[in-house]
Amino acid sequence: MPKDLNAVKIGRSRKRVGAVTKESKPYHHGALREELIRAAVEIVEEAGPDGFSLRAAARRAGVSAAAPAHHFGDVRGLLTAVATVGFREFADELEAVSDRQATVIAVARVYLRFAQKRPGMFRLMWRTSAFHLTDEGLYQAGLRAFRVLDQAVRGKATSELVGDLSLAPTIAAWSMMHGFSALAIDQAFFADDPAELAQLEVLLDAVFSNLDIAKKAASPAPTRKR
Amino acid sequence: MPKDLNAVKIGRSRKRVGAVTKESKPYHHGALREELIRAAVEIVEEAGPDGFSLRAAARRAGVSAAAPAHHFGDVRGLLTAVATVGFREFADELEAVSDRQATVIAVARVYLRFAQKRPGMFRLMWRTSAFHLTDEGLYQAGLRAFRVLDQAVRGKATSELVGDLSLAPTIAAWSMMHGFSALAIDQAFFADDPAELAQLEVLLDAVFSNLDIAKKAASPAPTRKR
DNA sequence: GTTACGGTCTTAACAGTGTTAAGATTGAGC
DNA sequence: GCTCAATCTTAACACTGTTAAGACCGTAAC
Repeated sequence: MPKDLNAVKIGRSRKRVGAVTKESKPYHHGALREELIRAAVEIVEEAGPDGFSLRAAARRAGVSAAAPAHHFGDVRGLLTAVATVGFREFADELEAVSDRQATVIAVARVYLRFAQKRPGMFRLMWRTSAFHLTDEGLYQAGLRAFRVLDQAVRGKATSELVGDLSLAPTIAAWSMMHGFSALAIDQAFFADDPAELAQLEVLLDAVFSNLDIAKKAASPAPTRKR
Repeated sequence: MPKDLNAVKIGRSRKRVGAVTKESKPYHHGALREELIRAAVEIVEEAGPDGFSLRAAARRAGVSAAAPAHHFGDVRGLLTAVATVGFREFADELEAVSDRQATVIAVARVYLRFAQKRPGMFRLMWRTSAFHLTDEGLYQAGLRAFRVLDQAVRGKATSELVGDLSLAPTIAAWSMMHGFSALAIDQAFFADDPAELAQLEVLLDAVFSNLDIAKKAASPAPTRKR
């Protein structure tokens, strides 16, 4: 096996943990977990959850097909990490707009825009059978997003997501913006209208004018705990 | 090949188109298209769109893996037929409740109940990348369902689904019930509440009390064209 | 400084998937 | 009775996720 020996020589001579040159291929990647997540996020954004495959992610990261198993167990483990990334960035965008304008309609616009710009990620985030829904990091990221919405609707944010009827107004707004966004990227509206993207925001505003809460004045900017 | 000859003999002797006994296995199925759809519907109901496979449907129908290709082209063709069945039965239920009580909240309850009782079918119906969205039968069935909703909200029904802002109230109600149902079966509410199913209808009512249109009095029962 | 250990990754194999080409079967029309 | 076209099977292809066995190699113990 001269090929293997050669690869080992090269790997050993250049190997430095955390500082590996691109052309060398050391046996140990060093930061494979992060790179696999990065590769998986890319694929999900490009091709959606259905176009994703564990082997394709491994190929993009430059490792064998069996490599991901050690870090994530199975494909659901990796997709859990991907969905967590998605929810974190989702919460980031919601918090960003909330700092400027804490209204329901402003939150709804961000919600829709996220779904429009990153439909693959958006679809994965709500395909709860594709990852581990009980993951703690995932739950925390989702809760962060929900708190922004709850703040915009009720003027205060819950500490936990429990079956409380006082959350009904928030869930009403959530259902409306989620349903609208999901239906929009699934081509339910404007079956053959090309100028769809621009019209959707106009339609969103018209839709939310039918929601009681959206008509209220904007609540004062909250002091959010990070 | 004595096995084949035997099978042929039996098949030939008992063969009658449209009246084939269960134990005989004639080369030509006779009604394979319908049986494949039936088998595929079963699998989707049991395991959802992700648990579905073309080969499993073929096995359940008792034919080879390549048999479906002739009738449906590819897997998306078969799933188009399945989704069409789903939308037809969905429209049936909506029309049934509409004949008794043509209110938005009544429609919303049927919407939620369909998603709860048949989550696999519901998920397929809105996974528009899994089938041919442009299929005519599918579109007509979807339009039938939309008309019921439009009638309940505006008191009249559109002939076509176009980008018309006058449809905003209907789309508002649609978005809300769709988002609520989708989030509900995706475990977004009551993360760990066991008595979830019963509570969901209560929550649904509370949620829809935030919608302008839902507060109006019920419109008179429409005379629907079939 | 050598050695043993354990985490990391590869190779190889397995059963399963959708799709396709080539061929077998057979009902129906001439 | 023959031919034809529709229907279905067999076989193969490339792909998938998962697993077991083993190769590599940093690190910690001695």
